[in-house]
Amino acid sequence: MFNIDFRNPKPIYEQLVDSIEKLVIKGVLEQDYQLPSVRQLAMELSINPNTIQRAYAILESKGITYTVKGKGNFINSNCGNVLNQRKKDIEIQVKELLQEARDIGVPENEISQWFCVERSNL
Amino acid sequence: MFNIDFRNPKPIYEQLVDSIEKLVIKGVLEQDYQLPSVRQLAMELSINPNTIQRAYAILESKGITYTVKGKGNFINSNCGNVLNQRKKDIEIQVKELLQEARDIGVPENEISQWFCVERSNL
Amino acid sequence: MFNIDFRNPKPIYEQLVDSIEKLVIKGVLEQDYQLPSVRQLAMELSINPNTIQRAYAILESKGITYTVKGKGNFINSNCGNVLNQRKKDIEIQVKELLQEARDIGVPENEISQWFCVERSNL
Amino acid sequence: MFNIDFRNPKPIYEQLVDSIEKLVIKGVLEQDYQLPSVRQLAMELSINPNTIQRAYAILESKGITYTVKGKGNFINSNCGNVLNQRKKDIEIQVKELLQEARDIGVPENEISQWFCVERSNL
DNA sequence: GTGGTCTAGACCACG
DNA sequence: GTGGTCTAGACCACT
Repeated sequence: MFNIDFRNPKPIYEQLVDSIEKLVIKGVLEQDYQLPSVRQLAMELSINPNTIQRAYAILESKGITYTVKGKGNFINSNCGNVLNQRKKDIEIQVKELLQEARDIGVPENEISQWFCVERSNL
Repeated sequence: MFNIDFRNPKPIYEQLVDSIEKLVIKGVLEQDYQLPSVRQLAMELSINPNTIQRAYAILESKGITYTVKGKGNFINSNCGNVLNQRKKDIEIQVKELLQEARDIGVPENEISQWFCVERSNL
Repeated sequence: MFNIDFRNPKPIYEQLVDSIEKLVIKGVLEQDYQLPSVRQLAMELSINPNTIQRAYAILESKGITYTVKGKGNFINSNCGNVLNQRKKDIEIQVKELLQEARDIGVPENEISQWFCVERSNL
Repeated sequence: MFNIDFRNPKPIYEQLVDSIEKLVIKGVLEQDYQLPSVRQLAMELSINPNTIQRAYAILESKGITYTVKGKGNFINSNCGNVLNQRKKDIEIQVKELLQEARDIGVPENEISQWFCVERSNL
Protein backbone atom coordinates (compact mmCIF):
# COMPACT_ATOMS: atom_id res chain seq x y z
CA MET A 1 0.00 0.00 0.00
CA PHE A 2 2.81 2.40 0.84
CA ASN A 3 5.50 2.33 -1.79
CA ILE A 4 8.91 2.47 -0.15
CA ASP A 5 12.05 2.12 -2.23
CA PHE A 6 15.17 1.55 -0.18
CA ARG A 7 17.40 2.41 -3.12
CA ASN A 8 15.75 5.77 -3.54
CA PRO A 9 18.13 8.39 -2.17
CA LYS A 10 15.11 10.23 -0.77
CA PRO A 11 14.89 9.46 2.98
CA ILE A 12 12.42 6.75 3.90
CA TYR A 13 10.43 8.93 6.29
CA GLU A 14 9.94 11.41 3.46
CA GLN A 15 8.83 8.69 1.06
CA LEU A 16 6.29 7.57 3.64
CA VAL A 17 4.93 11.08 4.11
CA ASP A 18 4.63 11.61 0.35
CA SER A 19 3.03 8.21 -0.12
CA ILE A 20 0.33 8.79 2.52
CA GLU A 21 -0.24 12.35 1.35
CA LYS A 22 -0.93 11.12 -2.17
CA LEU A 23 -3.33 8.47 -0.91
CA VAL A 24 -5.22 11.18 0.95
CA ILE A 25 -5.34 13.44 -2.09
CA LYS A 26 -6.59 10.63 -4.30
CA GLY A 27 -9.30 9.89 -1.75
CA VAL A 28 -8.07 6.40 -0.99
CA LEU A 29 -7.66 7.34 2.65
CA GLU A 30 -10.78 9.13 3.82
CA GLN A 31 -11.51 11.25 6.85
CA ASP A 32 -11.03 9.50 10.22
CA TYR A 33 -9.39 6.49 8.57
CA GLN A 34 -6.98 4.98 11.08
CA LEU A 35 -3.41 4.56 9.90
CA PRO A 36 -1.59 1.34 10.84
CA SER A 37 0.15 1.49 14.20
CA VAL A 38 3.79 2.47 14.27
CA ARG A 39 4.89 -0.99 15.37
CA GLN A 40 2.75 -2.86 12.87
CA LEU A 41 3.81 -0.74 9.91
CA ALA A 42 7.43 -1.02 11.01
CA MET A 43 7.09 -4.78 10.90
CA GLU A 44 5.33 -4.84 7.52
CA LEU A 45 7.84 -2.56 5.82
CA SER A 46 10.91 -3.82 7.69
CA ILE A 47 11.61 -0.29 8.79
CA ASN A 48 12.84 1.10 12.09
CA PRO A 49 9.82 2.22 14.19
CA ASN A 50 11.54 5.56 14.81
CA THR A 51 11.34 6.22 11.08
CA ILE A 52 7.58 5.55 11.02
CA GLN A 53 7.18 7.73 14.09
CA ARG A 54 8.97 10.55 12.38
CA ALA A 55 6.78 10.32 9.29
CA TYR A 56 3.60 10.31 11.39
CA ALA A 57 4.83 13.34 13.33
CA ILE A 58 5.40 15.24 10.10
CA LEU A 59 1.97 14.30 8.80
CA GLU A 60 0.43 15.61 12.00
CA SER A 61 2.45 18.85 11.88
CA LYS A 62 1.23 19.32 8.32
CA GLY A 63 -2.36 18.95 9.54
CA ILE A 64 -2.94 15.88 7.40
CA THR A 65 -3.48 13.56 10.38
CA TYR A 66 -4.41 13.87 14.02
CA THR A 67 -3.20 11.75 16.89
CA VAL A 68 -5.28 10.32 19.70
CA LYS A 69 -3.02 9.20 22.52
CA GLY A 70 -3.47 5.53 23.24
CA LYS A 71 -5.60 5.13 20.12
CA GLY A 72 -3.57 5.86 17.02
CA ASN A 73 -3.20 8.20 14.05
CA PHE A 74 -6.19 9.24 11.93
CA ILE A 75 -6.74 11.12 8.70
CA ASN A 76 -7.90 14.68 9.21
CA SER A 77 -10.87 16.33 7.55
CA ASN A 78 -9.13 19.05 5.57
CA CYS A 79 -8.35 17.01 2.48
CA GLY A 80 -9.22 19.92 0.28
CA ASN A 81 -6.40 22.01 1.66
CA VAL A 82 -3.88 19.26 1.06
CA LEU A 83 -5.00 18.91 -2.52
CA ASN A 84 -4.91 22.64 -3.15
CA GLN A 85 -1.46 22.93 -1.62
CA ARG A 86 -0.16 20.14 -3.83
CA LYS A 87 -1.78 21.75 -6.88
CA LYS A 88 0.02 24.99 -6.19
CA ASP A 89 3.32 23.21 -5.67
CA ILE A 90 3.00 21.41 -8.98
CA GLU A 91 2.03 24.61 -10.76
CA ILE A 92 5.09 26.43 -9.39
CA GLN A 93 7.45 23.64 -10.34
CA VAL A 94 6.05 23.34 -13.85
CA LYS A 95 6.32 27.08 -14.42
CA GLU A 96 9.93 27.13 -13.21
CA LEU A 97 10.84 24.29 -15.52
CA LEU A 98 9.12 25.93 -18.49
CA GLN A 99 10.97 29.15 -17.70
CA GLU A 100 14.29 27.36 -17.70
CA ALA A 101 13.43 25.51 -20.90
CA ARG A 102 12.76 28.81 -22.65
CA ASP A 103 15.95 30.29 -21.18
CA ILE A 104 18.10 27.61 -22.73
CA GLY A 105 16.38 28.02 -26.05
CA VAL A 106 13.87 25.18 -26.32
CA PRO A 107 11.45 26.32 -29.05
CA GLU A 108 7.79 26.89 -28.18
CA ASN A 109 6.53 24.16 -30.45
CA GLU A 110 8.63 21.55 -28.65
CA ILE A 111 7.40 22.78 -25.29
CA SER A 112 3.80 22.66 -26.39
CA GLN A 113 4.36 19.10 -27.55
CA TRP A 114 5.24 18.08 -24.00
CA PHE A 115 1.84 19.38 -23.11
CA CYS A 116 -0.08 17.97 -26.05
CA VAL A 117 1.48 14.54 -26.21
CA GLU A 118 0.41 13.98 -22.64
CA ARG A 119 -3.06 15.12 -23.52
CA SER A 120 -3.36 12.63 -26.35
CA ASN A 121 -2.17 9.90 -23.99
CA LEU A 122 -5.24 10.21 -21.81
CA MET B 1 29.02 35.18 -11.18
CA PHE B 2 28.38 31.86 -9.44
CA ASN B 3 25.34 32.02 -7.22
CA ILE B 4 25.99 30.16 -3.98
CA ASP B 5 23.41 30.23 -1.20
CA PHE B 6 24.77 29.00 2.12
CA ARG B 7 21.27 28.63 3.53
CA ASN B 8 20.27 26.32 0.70
CA PRO B 9 20.20 22.74 2.02
CA LYS B 10 21.66 21.59 -1.30
CA PRO B 11 25.40 21.02 -0.84
CA ILE B 12 27.68 23.86 -1.88
CA TYR B 13 29.67 21.77 -4.36
CA GLU B 14 26.43 20.74 -6.05
CA GLN B 15 25.23 24.33 -6.29
CA LEU B 16 28.54 25.23 -7.91
CA VAL B 17 28.29 22.39 -10.42
CA ASP B 18 24.72 23.34 -11.35
CA SER B 19 25.62 27.00 -11.58
CA ILE B 20 28.55 26.43 -13.94
CA GLU B 21 26.60 23.87 -15.96
CA LYS B 22 23.84 26.40 -16.55
CA LEU B 23 26.32 29.07 -17.61
CA VAL B 24 27.77 26.63 -20.12
CA ILE B 25 24.32 25.72 -21.46
CA LYS B 26 23.38 29.37 -21.83
CA GLY B 27 26.59 29.96 -23.75
CA VAL B 28 27.98 32.42 -21.23
CA LEU B 29 31.03 30.21 -20.75
CA GLU B 30 32.38 29.21 -24.13
CA GLN B 31 34.79 26.52 -25.22
CA ASP B 32 38.27 26.73 -23.70
CA TYR B 33 37.19 29.44 -21.29
CA GLN B 34 39.36 29.12 -18.19
CA LEU B 35 37.49 28.82 -14.93
CA PRO B 36 38.82 30.71 -11.93
CA SER B 37 41.51 28.78 -10.09
CA VAL B 38 40.47 26.59 -7.18
CA ARG B 39 42.21 28.79 -4.64
CA GLN B 40 41.06 32.07 -6.11
CA LEU B 41 37.41 31.03 -6.28
CA ALA B 42 37.69 29.67 -2.75
CA MET B 43 38.81 33.12 -1.62
CA GLU B 44 36.10 34.96 -3.54
CA LEU B 45 33.27 32.78 -2.29
CA SER B 46 34.74 32.28 1.20
CA ILE B 47 34.64 28.54 0.65
CA ASN B 48 37.22 25.90 1.43
CA PRO B 49 39.37 25.06 -1.62
CA ASN B 50 38.55 21.38 -1.20
CA THR B 51 34.90 22.13 -1.84
CA ILE B 52 35.70 23.97 -5.06
CA GLN B 53 38.02 21.16 -6.05
CA ARG B 54 35.21 18.68 -5.57
CA ALA B 55 32.88 20.66 -7.81
CA TYR B 56 35.54 20.97 -10.51
CA ALA B 57 36.24 17.23 -10.34
CA ILE B 58 32.55 16.47 -10.87
CA LEU B 59 32.37 18.84 -13.82
CA GLU B 60 35.33 17.06 -15.37
CA SER B 61 33.83 13.62 -14.77
CA LYS B 62 30.67 14.87 -16.47
CA GLY B 63 32.72 15.91 -19.47
CA ILE B 64 31.80 19.55 -19.09
CA THR B 65 35.33 20.72 -18.37
CA TYR B 66 38.85 19.42 -18.82
CA THR B 67 41.76 19.88 -16.49
CA VAL B 68 45.36 20.65 -17.32
CA LYS B 69 47.56 20.07 -14.32
CA GLY B 70 49.55 23.13 -13.46
CA LYS B 71 47.40 25.23 -15.77
CA GLY B 72 43.78 25.18 -14.68
CA ASN B 73 40.27 24.05 -15.57
CA PHE B 74 38.72 24.82 -18.96
CA ILE B 75 35.32 24.49 -20.59
CA ASN B 76 35.10 21.51 -22.92
CA SER B 77 33.86 21.56 -26.50
CA ASN B 78 30.85 19.26 -26.35
CA CYS B 79 28.41 21.80 -24.95
CA GLY B 80 25.68 20.54 -27.22
CA ASN B 81 25.45 17.26 -25.34
CA VAL B 82 25.06 19.03 -22.03
CA LEU B 83 22.23 21.14 -23.41
CA ASN B 84 20.41 18.18 -24.91
CA GLN B 85 20.76 16.23 -21.69
CA ARG B 86 19.27 19.09 -19.72
CA LYS B 87 16.44 19.47 -22.24
CA LYS B 88 15.49 15.83 -21.84
CA ASP B 89 15.65 16.08 -18.06
CA ILE B 90 13.32 19.06 -18.06
CA GLU B 91 10.93 17.34 -20.46
CA ILE B 92 10.75 14.25 -18.26
CA GLN B 93 10.14 16.25 -15.11
CA VAL B 94 7.43 18.37 -16.73
CA LYS B 95 5.64 15.32 -18.05
CA GLU B 96 5.74 13.63 -14.66
CA LEU B 97 4.31 16.69 -12.98
CA LEU B 98 1.56 17.04 -15.58
CA GLN B 99 0.73 13.38 -15.10
CA GLU B 100 0.42 13.84 -11.36
CA ALA B 101 -1.68 16.97 -11.82
CA ARG B 102 -4.16 15.06 -13.97
CA ASP B 103 -4.11 12.16 -11.50
CA ILE B 104 -5.26 14.40 -8.67
CA GLY B 105 -7.94 15.91 -10.84
CA VAL B 106 -6.61 19.27 -11.96
CA PRO B 107 -8.83 20.20 -14.93
CA GLU B 108 -7.25 20.57 -18.36
CA ASN B 109 -8.11 24.23 -18.68
CA GLU B 110 -6.16 25.05 -15.52
CA ILE B 111 -3.17 23.06 -16.73
CA SER B 112 -3.19 24.76 -20.08
CA GLN B 113 -3.17 28.10 -18.28
CA TRP B 114 0.17 27.22 -16.66
CA PHE B 115 1.47 26.87 -20.15
CA CYS B 116 -0.30 29.89 -21.66
CA VAL B 117 0.29 32.35 -18.86
CA GLU B 118 3.99 31.80 -19.28
CA ARG B 119 3.60 32.27 -22.98
CA SER B 120 1.95 35.66 -22.56
CA ASN B 121 4.78 36.70 -20.25
CA LEU B 122 7.31 36.58 -23.06
CA MET C 1 40.13 -8.49 0.83
CA PHE C 2 40.82 -5.14 -0.82
CA ASN C 3 44.39 -4.89 -1.99
CA ILE C 4 45.77 -1.43 -1.27
CA ASP C 5 49.41 -0.64 -1.93
CA PHE C 6 50.56 2.59 -0.31
CA ARG C 7 53.70 2.67 -2.45
CA ASN C 8 51.63 2.54 -5.63
CA PRO C 9 51.59 6.03 -7.18
CA LYS C 10 47.95 5.44 -8.14
CA PRO C 11 45.72 7.25 -5.59
CA ILE C 12 44.36 5.11 -2.78
CA TYR C 13 40.71 5.89 -3.54
CA GLU C 14 41.27 4.78 -7.14
CA GLN C 15 42.90 1.54 -6.05
CA LEU C 16 39.89 0.88 -3.84
CA VAL C 17 37.44 1.57 -6.66
CA ASP C 18 39.32 -0.72 -9.05
CA SER C 19 39.63 -3.40 -6.42
CA ILE C 20 35.93 -3.46 -5.61
CA GLU C 21 34.97 -3.19 -9.28
CA LYS C 22 37.03 -6.29 -10.06
CA LEU C 23 35.48 -8.22 -7.19
CA VAL C 24 32.05 -7.35 -8.56
CA ILE C 25 33.00 -8.39 -12.08
CA LYS C 26 34.40 -11.69 -10.84
CA GLY C 27 31.16 -12.31 -8.99
CA VAL C 28 32.81 -12.38 -5.56
CA LEU C 29 30.57 -9.53 -4.45
CA GLU C 30 27.01 -10.28 -5.43
CA GLN C 31 23.90 -8.15 -5.68
CA ASP C 32 22.83 -6.45 -2.44
CA TYR C 33 26.05 -7.48 -0.68
CA GLN C 34 26.79 -4.83 1.93
CA LEU C 35 30.22 -3.27 1.74
CA PRO C 36 32.07 -2.64 5.01
CA SER C 37 31.11 0.67 6.56
CA VAL C 38 33.21 3.71 5.77
CA ARG C 39 34.56 3.95 9.29
CA GLN C 40 35.21 0.25 9.73
CA LEU C 41 37.09 -0.10 6.47
CA ALA C 42 39.04 3.04 7.33
CA MET C 43 40.13 1.35 10.55
CA GLU C 44 41.02 -1.95 8.88
CA LEU C 45 43.08 -0.36 6.13
CA SER C 46 44.50 2.41 8.32
CA ILE C 47 43.09 4.97 5.89
CA ASN C 48 41.24 8.18 6.55
CA PRO C 49 37.45 7.72 6.37
CA ASN C 50 37.21 10.56 3.86
CA THR C 51 39.29 8.57 1.42
CA ILE C 52 37.02 5.54 1.73
CA GLN C 53 34.01 7.81 1.38
CA ARG C 54 35.44 9.19 -1.83
CA ALA C 55 35.90 5.72 -3.29
CA TYR C 56 32.36 4.72 -2.32
CA ALA C 57 30.95 7.89 -3.87
CA ILE C 58 32.69 7.11 -7.15
CA LEU C 59 31.38 3.56 -7.12
CA GLU C 60 27.88 4.91 -6.66
CA SER C 61 28.26 7.47 -9.45
CA LYS C 62 29.43 4.62 -11.69
CA GLY C 63 26.27 2.72 -10.84
CA ILE C 64 28.19 -0.16 -9.28
CA THR C 65 26.79 0.39 -5.79
CA TYR C 66 23.85 2.13 -4.20
CA THR C 67 23.79 3.94 -0.91
CA VAL C 68 21.12 3.89 1.77
CA LYS C 69 21.69 6.69 4.25
CA GLY C 70 21.97 5.38 7.76
CA LYS C 71 22.29 1.82 6.47
CA GLY C 72 25.35 1.48 4.29
CA ASN C 73 26.61 0.83 0.77
CA PHE C 74 25.39 -2.13 -1.27
CA ILE C 75 26.29 -3.79 -4.58
CA ASN C 76 23.91 -2.87 -7.36
CA SER C 77 22.16 -5.30 -9.67
CA ASN C 78 23.51 -4.31 -13.08
CA CYS C 79 26.80 -6.20 -12.79
CA GLY C 80 26.52 -7.29 -16.39
CA ASN C 81 27.05 -3.77 -17.65
CA VAL C 82 30.18 -3.37 -15.58
CA LEU C 83 31.60 -6.59 -16.97
CA ASN C 84 30.80 -5.67 -20.56
CA GLN C 85 32.33 -2.23 -20.11
CA ARG C 86 35.53 -3.77 -18.76
CA LYS C 87 35.62 -6.29 -21.60
CA LYS C 88 35.43 -3.52 -24.17
CA ASP C 89 38.12 -1.54 -22.38
CA ILE C 90 40.47 -4.52 -22.39
CA GLU C 91 39.75 -5.22 -26.04
CA ILE C 92 40.55 -1.63 -27.02
CA GLN C 93 43.78 -1.60 -25.05
CA VAL C 94 44.93 -4.93 -26.46
CA LYS C 95 44.23 -3.82 -30.02
CA GLU C 96 46.12 -0.55 -29.51
CA LEU C 97 49.13 -2.39 -28.13
CA LEU C 98 49.08 -4.92 -30.98
CA GLN C 99 48.88 -2.05 -33.45
CA GLU C 100 51.91 -0.40 -31.90
CA ALA C 101 53.81 -3.68 -31.83
CA ARG C 102 53.27 -4.11 -35.56
CA ASP C 103 54.20 -0.47 -36.16
CA ILE C 104 57.60 -0.93 -34.57
CA GLY C 105 58.16 -4.10 -36.52
CA VAL C 106 57.48 -6.95 -34.14
CA PRO C 107 57.02 -9.98 -36.42
CA GLU C 108 53.64 -11.73 -36.47
CA ASN C 109 55.01 -15.01 -35.15
CA GLU C 110 56.31 -13.30 -32.00
CA ILE C 111 52.98 -11.57 -31.46
CA SER C 112 51.07 -14.80 -31.88
CA GLN C 113 53.32 -16.35 -29.27
CA TRP C 114 52.13 -13.79 -26.70
CA PHE C 115 48.71 -15.13 -27.36
CA CYS C 116 49.63 -18.81 -27.55
CA VAL C 117 51.97 -18.95 -24.60
CA GLU C 118 49.17 -17.72 -22.41
CA ARG C 119 46.91 -20.32 -23.94
CA SER C 120 49.28 -23.15 -23.05
CA ASN C 121 49.45 -21.84 -19.50
CA LEU C 122 45.81 -22.61 -18.85
CA MET D 1 56.48 16.61 -35.41
CA PHE D 2 55.99 16.02 -31.69
CA ASN D 3 52.37 15.37 -30.89
CA ILE D 4 51.41 17.17 -27.69
CA ASP D 5 47.81 17.18 -26.50
CA PHE D 6 47.15 19.68 -23.74
CA ARG D 7 43.86 18.01 -22.86
CA ASN D 8 45.57 14.69 -22.31
CA PRO D 9 45.77 14.11 -18.57
CA LYS D 10 49.22 12.60 -19.11
CA PRO D 11 51.83 15.25 -18.18
CA ILE D 12 53.30 17.14 -21.10
CA TYR D 13 56.91 16.20 -20.32
CA GLU D 14 55.89 12.56 -20.42
CA GLN D 15 54.08 13.00 -23.73
CA LEU D 16 57.23 14.58 -25.13
CA VAL D 17 59.43 11.72 -23.93
CA ASP D 18 57.06 9.12 -25.39
CA SER D 19 56.79 11.03 -28.65
CA ILE D 20 60.54 11.28 -29.15
CA GLU D 21 61.08 7.70 -28.05
CA LYS D 22 58.64 6.49 -30.68
CA LEU D 23 60.32 8.54 -33.38
CA VAL D 24 63.63 6.95 -32.43
CA ILE D 25 62.17 3.46 -32.50
CA LYS D 26 60.58 4.05 -35.89
CA GLY D 27 63.93 5.24 -37.18
CA VAL D 28 62.70 8.74 -37.97
CA LEU D 29 65.32 10.18 -35.65
CA GLU D 30 68.64 8.53 -36.39
CA GLN D 31 71.91 8.38 -34.47
CA ASP D 32 73.52 11.76 -33.72
CA TYR D 33 70.46 13.65 -34.92
CA GLN D 34 70.31 16.92 -33.02
CA LEU D 35 67.07 17.61 -31.18
CA PRO D 36 65.68 21.15 -31.33
CA SER D 37 67.04 23.43 -28.59
CA VAL D 38 65.04 23.76 -25.41
CA ARG D 39 64.17 27.38 -26.14
CA GLN D 40 63.21 26.80 -29.74
CA LEU D 41 61.00 23.82 -29.00
CA ALA D 42 59.40 25.69 -26.10
CA MET D 43 58.49 28.46 -28.54
CA GLU D 44 57.16 26.10 -31.21
CA LEU D 45 54.99 24.11 -28.85
CA SER D 46 54.02 27.02 -26.59
CA ILE D 47 55.36 25.11 -23.65
CA ASN D 48 57.34 26.21 -20.62
CA PRO D 49 61.09 25.66 -21.27
CA ASN D 50 61.36 23.91 -17.91
CA THR D 51 59.01 21.25 -19.24
CA ILE D 52 61.16 20.63 -22.30
CA GLN D 53 64.24 20.56 -20.11
CA ARG D 54 62.65 17.92 -17.94
CA ALA D 55 61.76 15.74 -20.91
CA TYR D 56 65.29 15.99 -22.32
CA ALA D 57 66.75 15.10 -18.93
CA ILE D 58 64.61 11.98 -18.77
CA LEU D 59 65.59 10.98 -22.30
CA GLU D 60 69.24 11.31 -21.34
CA SER D 61 68.78 9.32 -18.12
CA LYS D 62 67.13 6.60 -20.19
CA GLY D 63 70.16 6.55 -22.44
CA ILE D 64 68.15 7.57 -25.49
CA THR D 65 69.99 10.87 -25.96
CA TYR D 66 73.27 12.39 -24.95
CA THR D 67 73.98 16.00 -24.11
CA VAL D 68 76.94 18.05 -25.23
CA LYS D 69 77.20 21.18 -23.08
CA GLY D 70 76.99 24.27 -25.15
CA LYS D 71 75.98 22.25 -28.20
CA GLY D 72 72.67 20.54 -27.62
CA ASN D 73 70.95 17.17 -27.28
CA PHE D 74 71.60 14.32 -29.70
CA ILE D 75 70.15 10.88 -30.36
CA ASN D 76 72.28 8.07 -28.98
CA SER D 77 73.44 5.02 -30.88
CA ASN D 78 71.65 2.32 -28.91
CA CYS D 79 68.35 2.40 -30.77
CA GLY D 80 68.14 -1.36 -30.67
CA ASN D 81 67.94 -1.39 -26.90
CA VAL D 82 65.13 1.15 -26.89
CA LEU D 83 63.16 -0.92 -29.33
CA ASN D 84 63.72 -4.14 -27.43
CA GLN D 85 62.74 -2.49 -24.15
CA ARG D 86 59.53 -1.22 -25.70
CA LYS D 87 58.80 -4.63 -27.18
CA LYS D 88 59.11 -6.26 -23.79
CA ASP D 89 56.87 -3.60 -22.21
CA ILE D 90 54.17 -4.17 -24.79
CA GLU D 91 54.44 -7.94 -24.41
CA ILE D 92 54.03 -7.70 -20.63
CA GLN D 93 51.05 -5.39 -20.89
CA VAL D 94 49.31 -7.54 -23.50
CA LYS D 95 49.81 -10.67 -21.42
CA GLU D 96 48.44 -9.01 -18.31
CA LEU D 97 45.36 -7.84 -20.19
CA LEU D 98 44.78 -11.27 -21.70
CA GLN D 99 45.12 -12.79 -18.24
CA GLU D 100 42.50 -10.44 -16.86
CA ALA D 101 40.21 -11.08 -19.81
CA ARG D 102 40.34 -14.81 -19.14
CA ASP D 103 39.82 -14.20 -15.42
CA ILE D 104 36.56 -12.39 -16.03
CA GLY D 105 35.39 -15.08 -18.38
CA VAL D 106 35.95 -13.75 -21.89
CA PRO D 107 35.84 -16.87 -24.09
CA GLU D 108 38.95 -17.86 -26.06
CA ASN D 109 37.32 -17.40 -29.43
CA GLU D 110 36.53 -13.76 -28.65
CA ILE D 111 40.08 -13.15 -27.49
CA SER D 112 41.54 -14.73 -30.60
CA GLN D 113 39.31 -12.45 -32.67
CA TRP D 114 41.00 -9.40 -31.16
CA PHE D 115 44.17 -10.87 -32.53
CA CYS D 116 42.83 -11.99 -35.90
CA VAL D 117 40.73 -8.97 -36.76
CA GLU D 118 43.80 -6.82 -36.43
CA ARG D 119 45.69 -9.19 -38.66
CA SER D 120 43.11 -8.90 -41.40
CA ASN D 121 43.27 -5.12 -41.12
CA LEU D 122 46.87 -4.98 -42.24
C1' DG E 1 25.26 2.98 14.33
C1' DT E 2 25.20 4.55 9.15
C1' DG E 3 26.66 8.00 5.15
C1' DG E 4 27.46 13.09 3.65
C1' DT E 5 29.41 17.70 3.90
C1' DC E 6 32.71 20.98 5.12
C1' DT E 7 36.94 23.03 7.07
C1' DA E 8 41.87 23.52 7.97
C1' DG E 9 46.11 22.37 6.77
C1' DA E 10 49.84 19.55 4.88
C1' DC E 11 52.24 17.58 0.96
C1' DC E 12 53.05 16.34 -3.86
C1' DA E 13 53.19 16.87 -9.06
C1' DC E 14 53.09 19.88 -13.04
C1' DG E 15 54.49 24.11 -15.65
C1' DG F 1 51.43 29.73 -9.86
C1' DT F 2 48.22 25.55 -11.06
C1' DG F 3 45.44 21.04 -9.67
C1' DG F 4 45.33 16.48 -6.79
C1' DT F 5 45.61 13.63 -2.68
C1' DC F 6 45.31 12.75 2.05
C1' DT F 7 44.59 13.55 7.04
C1' DA F 8 42.24 15.10 11.19
C1' DG F 9 38.37 16.51 13.07
C1' DA F 10 33.83 18.69 13.35
C1' DC F 11 28.93 18.65 12.37
C1' DC F 12 24.60 17.11 10.30
C1' DA F 13 20.97 13.82 8.56
C1' DC F 14 19.02 9.21 8.58
C1' DT F 15 17.85 4.67 10.87
